[in-house]
Amino acid sequence: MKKKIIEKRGECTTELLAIKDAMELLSGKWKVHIIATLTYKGAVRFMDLQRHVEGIGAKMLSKELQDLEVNLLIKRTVLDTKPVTVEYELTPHGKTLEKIIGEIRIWGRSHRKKIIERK
Amino acid sequence: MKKKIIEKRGECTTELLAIKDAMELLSGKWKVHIIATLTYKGAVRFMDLQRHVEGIGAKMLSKELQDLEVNLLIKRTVLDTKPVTVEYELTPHGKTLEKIIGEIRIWGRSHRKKIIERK
DNA sequence: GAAAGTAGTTTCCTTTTGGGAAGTGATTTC
DNA sequence: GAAATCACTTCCCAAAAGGAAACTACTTTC
Repeated sequence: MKKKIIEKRGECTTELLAIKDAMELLSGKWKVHIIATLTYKGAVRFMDLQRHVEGIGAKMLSKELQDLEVNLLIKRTVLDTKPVTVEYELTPHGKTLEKIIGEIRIWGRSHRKKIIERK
Repeated sequence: MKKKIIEKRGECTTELLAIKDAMELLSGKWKVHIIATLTYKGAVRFMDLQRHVEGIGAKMLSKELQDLEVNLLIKRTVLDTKPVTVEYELTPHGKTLEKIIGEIRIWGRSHRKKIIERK
């Protein structure tokens, strides 16, 4: 006989939606790296960002910055200099990521140790 | 005249390596979702996991679980039941992710609010 | 013996992500 | 006037991620 499985979920779903939302923003090769750099350095120009985020190309950097901007995490400011320069910095809302980035950094460090000592 | 830009980095690099390590593990559509489910539910069988992680297919689930296992985050246990069943659960090391998952959840919730009220 | 449940693997396909090279247009420097 | 800098964009391609369906192999239930 088939047993009917009636599961209680409910309270999980909205929590998992929140996680999904956050991970959509943070997943990928560059976003967290860029945000971490802006956290360290404050306002940074495009070319300087490219120099600090090792390995990223102009196309990727441009795309990622647009992504972060529409999600209200960074602010783009065009400066009226001789060759125009553009500065990027975290918004107040972007700065609320500091905690999560901090936790990722701490955990990454301990995980690195763990994996190295296993070998 | 060309200006030589000599930059002080140094202490950043190892921190960014740690972030990179962590993000390689957590990036993607499913990993955090799976870990969060195991955090909530404890030991869970394959088919139950598939039911809880909405939308995931058997192939993806299998691949993601293998990934998490080789990184020492989950433990796979084959149970000697009539049709064999397999249980997955977080290792002690996997459980250290709780904090970071918690932060992601909290931030995701507040971000969700922010984005919704903007519209 | 047919059906269904266990835990996957395999094949084939589409979508997404990422990357290099070159181009743009304005301005400044040599 | 040639070269370089800034902040990109466009094009074209490769690799990775993700997914649907079928298949394996074994056991229990009808």
